[in-house]
Amino acid sequence: MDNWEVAAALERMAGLLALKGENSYKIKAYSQAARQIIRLPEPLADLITEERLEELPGIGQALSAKIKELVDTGRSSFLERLEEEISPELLTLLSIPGVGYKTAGKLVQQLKLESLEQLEQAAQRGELEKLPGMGAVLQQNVLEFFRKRGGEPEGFHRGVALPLAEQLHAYLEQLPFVLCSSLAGEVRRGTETAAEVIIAAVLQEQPPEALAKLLLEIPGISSLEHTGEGFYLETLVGMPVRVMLYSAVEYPTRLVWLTGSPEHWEQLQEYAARLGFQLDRDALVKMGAWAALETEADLYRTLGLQFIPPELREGRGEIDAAAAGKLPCLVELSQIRGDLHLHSNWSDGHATIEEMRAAAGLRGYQYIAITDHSPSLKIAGGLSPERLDRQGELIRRLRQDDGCYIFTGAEVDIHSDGTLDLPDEILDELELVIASVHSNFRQSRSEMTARICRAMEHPAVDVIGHPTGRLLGSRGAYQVDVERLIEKAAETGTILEINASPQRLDLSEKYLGLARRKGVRLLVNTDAHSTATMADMVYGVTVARRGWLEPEDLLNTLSLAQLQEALLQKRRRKG
DNA sequence: GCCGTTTTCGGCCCGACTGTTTTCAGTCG
Repeated sequence: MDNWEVAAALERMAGLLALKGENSYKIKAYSQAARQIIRLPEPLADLITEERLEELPGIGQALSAKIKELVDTGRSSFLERLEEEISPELLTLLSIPGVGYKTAGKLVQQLKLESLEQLEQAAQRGELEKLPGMGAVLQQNVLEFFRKRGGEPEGFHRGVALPLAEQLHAYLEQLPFVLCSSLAGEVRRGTETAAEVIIAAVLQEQPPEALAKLLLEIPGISSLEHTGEGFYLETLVGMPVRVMLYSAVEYPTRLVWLTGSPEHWEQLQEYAARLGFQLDRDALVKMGAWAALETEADLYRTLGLQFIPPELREGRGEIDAAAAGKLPCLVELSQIRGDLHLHSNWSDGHATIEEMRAAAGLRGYQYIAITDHSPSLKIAGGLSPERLDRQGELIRRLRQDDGCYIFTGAEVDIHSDGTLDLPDEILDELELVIASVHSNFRQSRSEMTARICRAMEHPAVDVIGHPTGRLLGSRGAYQVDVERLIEKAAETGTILEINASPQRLDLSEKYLGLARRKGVRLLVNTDAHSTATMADMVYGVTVARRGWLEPEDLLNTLSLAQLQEALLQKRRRKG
């Protein structure tokens, strides 16, 4: 079982313990262990064989035993017991604004909740505000939460969905009797969240039962159910998986249908019909004759279309573009030459600057920027001007070694009034300044918009970090006029960040078209706090691809010299 | 649950904010 799965299981334990009303420090211990594991640069299995697990801070006897069970067997008797006591769907409570571990625990205990529905009903009956320590605001938050959800299933963000999908897909690929297979559905299209993992496969003369037996042996798969077209799997991390089995003949059309989106499929059917084809899930037919298709690419080619990358299949004009041969040449991960939003252990990162640079080298980067927090973010150990100076000296010294170039920088807080958290003379000396909002999220839309616009006017500000502040599944964006921010960015030459952290994906894809049309420069950054999370770059690139971006649209596809020149120009223009 | 002792129990990154209180607990970065 991989690190991320163990971390997800521990996070689930923390949540369930909270709902049980357990001691908050115990809960924190589980949650901290999970976060510790996510940023671990090596597999837990290695730590276990070398008996180094308990050397990790925050992991003692009890946690190490649970982690060992997870890694060795892919299951956890402790987690299974918890899930019997407390319905896992109640974990959703923790996503309600203003509801933390304590309040969630109190709600479950005092209302004796067994389902989310019961909570919604209790809120509608006005029972919440009568509970001790709770009031009308909380009740309103709960009602609002259910109204927004509209009964839609909560999606899993790509940090969970993609590793799970890739792991299962890789497993299928190496089985001798699996002729071909592919990810499908939302995970393949790269949507921000996905409700389930879908994999399509073709088996060679093998009864599905043989596959079912093997799937059940994979650690992390807790149950399997036969469905009409394949299997439905439940996983330890809670994300459902569908494995769909098709014949080789129907596979190409099935894969396009299964990948979606529904809008893309529908438009493709209409387009095919205009050419005299009938496109169905199991075949492409013209005048009674089946088109011979071996792959998905054959299908698009037969229809006279360029191959449409899954990320573009949203029914947003991709079919017309493909017919005209005008699909964008989408940016690829391999074209990214550096990561310009990284934290080190000088603030709340977990690796040294040297370690971050070494990890960047392994990724083939030419440059990175160390952008630690500014003083007012106390919990993150924000850097005082003096420490920032010392950090700059170290970075300049490190530059004398080989390895990728390190930009000096900072992620400076934008105060409520739009002023910055470091003095001008300090900011002027830094090579890359990211300005971000980390406090007072509840300003009005006009205040927040003015606040960020003012920061953009500052001559030293190069980039606005995670421009809307959202955290997928746990916190919505702050109230802000993003269209106005984009205009202001164009006006001032400020770069907007596409934060690649799977919890953020901020800016989101929906704004990228506008940003591109306005000529705003964009940057994909991971905001990594460890060497391991530098790998999040792939999620940001997917966002860029879904936003139809080409390599030239992203500054961090430039060579070091080009990037330095671009930053210099920007400062001249502003200064 | 972890940790580090003034070693077997008591504290646990800090501080602003806010909603529920009437002096403070919980949330959020």
